Amino acid sequence: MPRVAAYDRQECLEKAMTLFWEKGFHGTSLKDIEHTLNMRPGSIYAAFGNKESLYSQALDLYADTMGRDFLEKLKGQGTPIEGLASYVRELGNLRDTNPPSRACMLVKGLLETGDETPALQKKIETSLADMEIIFREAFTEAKKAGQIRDPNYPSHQPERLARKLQCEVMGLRAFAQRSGNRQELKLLAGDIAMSLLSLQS
Amino acid sequence: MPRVAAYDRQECLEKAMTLFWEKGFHGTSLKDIEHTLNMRPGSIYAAFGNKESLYSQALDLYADTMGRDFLEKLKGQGTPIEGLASYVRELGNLRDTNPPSRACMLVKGLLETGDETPALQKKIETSLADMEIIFREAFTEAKKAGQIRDPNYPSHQPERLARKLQCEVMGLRAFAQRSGNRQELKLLAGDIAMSLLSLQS
DNA sequence: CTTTTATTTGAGTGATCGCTCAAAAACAAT
DNA sequence: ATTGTTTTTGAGCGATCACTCAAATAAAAG
Repeated sequence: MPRVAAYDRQECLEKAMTLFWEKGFHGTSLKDIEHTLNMRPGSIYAAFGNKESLYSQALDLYADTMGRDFLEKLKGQGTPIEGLASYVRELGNLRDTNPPSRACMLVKGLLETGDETPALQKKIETSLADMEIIFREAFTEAKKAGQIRDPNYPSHQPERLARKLQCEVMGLRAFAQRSGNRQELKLLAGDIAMSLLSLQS
Repeated sequence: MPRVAAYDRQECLEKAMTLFWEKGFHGTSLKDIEHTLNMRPGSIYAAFGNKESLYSQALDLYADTMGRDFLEKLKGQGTPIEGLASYVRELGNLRDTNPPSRACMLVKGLLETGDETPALQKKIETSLADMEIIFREAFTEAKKAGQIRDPNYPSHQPERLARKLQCEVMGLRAFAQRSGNRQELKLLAGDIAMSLLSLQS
């Protein structure tokens, strides 16, 4: 009986994610969204609710995509530590491709959302916490496999290593947002990756 | 003859800096500015130009203040490396005070400004580059004083150490923006500080 | 084809955006 | 006091903001 929707929901969310990732929440207007999704305001609101709700769904898509990509990369490597190092080293190539933004969308959101949008804040913090947990599990696995030297050294606890890694990844990707030359970024990523590898040597 | 201005320019800039630092460029409205500076739009525009110009001046004030505070802290310590480590460790206390934002205003600006405001982008990038140079000079000084082990190890070049430190500081302060507990942040800052100190042992 | 149900449209809402400018007010010099 | 210069005021500008809703449109079911 009913008319069927003309848009592809997932496709729209991907476009919205790209847009928000690049321009941020405040920096994206509904006009931008209308143009990018090729939808009129009524359809957008019927499909995704308001701007904040669409942004929230775009955040979910981003976190899921990033998490999945990361886990896939981890599996493709030898030891967990090597996987983490490989992941970090790959971040050094950010300037060679053209992502919507070299910085992490979650971090951009974390730094631009305030108390006026507590739901967004909570979602972002939860996603970042989830990512930290994934990092921690990789370190825990490495520890169980005896691949971390001085495993009783306090700084070598999986939780602390995970926190430091997330901090470095956040910093690396923020650094990558600068327009400095490619080689410097690669060296930086390499140095961070090496400090990871030195954990298991 | 002329009427004298009722406001204190420096005081206004400090208030504007605080406001922009907390809420970001896009997140701050002129109504916010009028209220914070207790000035009417005409006075604001006569004194500081438009919103972007005021933000730019607030950025300058931020960068100058941060740079001066940092150099002061450096001088108050023993070796340059110890100074850097002390600076980093102090960032672990960010949750104990109440700054406008725990994240760096320059990084917030870097992540939220786009090609529509190239002047802001350039200013932010320049300020970050200046900060990196200050870090590099500290490492160079440490190296000259023979306080860096394996000084010929490629990763131990002052430029690369400075880049890594800036990356870690950016990450640490972004991490600090999260609402996690105080102790975790202190541990993280401590771990980063320790990796600095391990350069000279 | 007609009916039913859902989707799409886009003109238009009030609110807020950054910003202007003529008039009023305030100080210093005469 | 009067004059001359500058600052402050705030009503209000056009543009844009996020958003709504009645009408038009389209597809499935009968």
